Amino acid sequence: MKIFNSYTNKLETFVPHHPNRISMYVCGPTVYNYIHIGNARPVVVFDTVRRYFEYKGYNVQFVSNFTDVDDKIIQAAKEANVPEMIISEKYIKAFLEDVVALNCKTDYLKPKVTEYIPQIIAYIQSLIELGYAYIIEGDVYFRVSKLAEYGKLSNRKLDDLIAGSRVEINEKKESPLDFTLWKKTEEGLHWHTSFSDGRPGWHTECVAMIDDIFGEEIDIHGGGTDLMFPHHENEIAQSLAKNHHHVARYWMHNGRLNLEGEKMSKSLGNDIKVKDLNIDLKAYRMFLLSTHYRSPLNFSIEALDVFVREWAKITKTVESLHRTLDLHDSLESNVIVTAGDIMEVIDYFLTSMDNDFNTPNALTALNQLMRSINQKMRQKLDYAWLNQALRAINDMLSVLGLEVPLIRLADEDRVLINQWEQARVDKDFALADMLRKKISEKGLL
RNA sequence: GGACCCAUAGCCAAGUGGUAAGGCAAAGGACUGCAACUCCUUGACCGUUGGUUCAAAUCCGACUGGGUCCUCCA
Repeated sequence: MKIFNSYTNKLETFVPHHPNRISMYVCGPTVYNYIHIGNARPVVVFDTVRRYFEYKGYNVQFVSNFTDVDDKIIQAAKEANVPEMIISEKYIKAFLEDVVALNCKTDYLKPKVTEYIPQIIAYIQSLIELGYAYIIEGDVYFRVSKLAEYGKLSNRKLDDLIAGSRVEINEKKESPLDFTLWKKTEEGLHWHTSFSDGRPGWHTECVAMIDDIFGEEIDIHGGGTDLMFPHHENEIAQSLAKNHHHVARYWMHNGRLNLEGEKMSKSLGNDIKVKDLNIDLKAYRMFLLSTHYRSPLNFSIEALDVFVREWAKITKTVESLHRTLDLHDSLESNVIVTAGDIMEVIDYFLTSMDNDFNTPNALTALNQLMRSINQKMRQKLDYAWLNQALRAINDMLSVLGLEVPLIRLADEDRVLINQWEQARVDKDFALADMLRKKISEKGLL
């Protein structure tokens, strides 16, 4: 399969370092607020990547961190007059609730910065010893000039960066490009080290965690394009200095989500919280997957509405297929797909996913299969075909994280539906309407 | 100011050298006891303009219009 590697800017054949095993790390949230719908994009994208790898039989070691040491958390804690931990724990919990609602898996390793302070300090210490970092008045900075390759990931030249007048002016640093590894401070959570009492900068946590957890260059590092510079560039810089590798063999970056054509971010205050969307979030997940993960995506209520309807259609089709088979006592398990038309759709689905996770085309395959299912449901029922179609569509939905919950009919429901059918045959429409109402109220129609 | 990306039907969106997938909306039709659901049919000279090529939405240049990054941000 092919993956677009942001580091080389090329579509590359993906080969994991270890056979059957894939190591993945995705930059997680800074937990000082509820996540907005843009924050949900990488979460859904990389959950889908993981699901596809697992579908293909790989054992995926998935790690995503929580940044729980940060200026904004300190500020929020001050405002609420509580310890920082209260703030971060609250929003970690909220994050996981949103993530579950988006149907993302949560059984992955979730390291927190506060749990990784010794490793982060040790990492910084090594960088100092290797001459890649220097201490000034208790602050520790990374010496960018020592690394010839700096700027390769984000594809920019050092001269341009310096020329850009927006680079922070800090008299203490050797160069304006040097970034903070450790900040001397008495404010908020801080720790004692030989350089000073303070706390880590943002850029070391991910590499320290990856180093500790995986102990080697990982297969995939993911995150939003806006993290490419400086965050990921700085991760690579530190890793090259200390471990002589680029953190990950494949770097994946998802495009931004914009709101009505404008950038959405917490700092601009125009963000919509995931928890405020007020819809079945699988519809939102589907919306996110309807555009290729690397393209920018424009959010609007109208665009989302399309997928609210689409999701309803999927739900209805799959439920109806399952119920039809159930009603006729024809549900089979461990079905193997042999029907040519279904195999063709599966093939299109897999080819699409193999091509740098082309989920829009994967959704096209899903639509094709749905149409076939709805066609066959109006004809004389072919149970073997329908079982295969159910298997196929469930597999696809599971890869995309769009599973439709299916439950077997209770005996009383089965009776009810049969009575309704009979009443219609008998043309007893008063009874039929009454039964239909009952069935409908049970959500079985 | 610097770097980079994008521009396909009313809307969303694949396709990245060989004569335009899919979805939504719209219109017409079918099915149905009434409904709902569903099914069928109908739509594009691929922003403008030069060039390369037997052949370009697809490659190169210019222009126009959007967007992202350079600062915390997913």
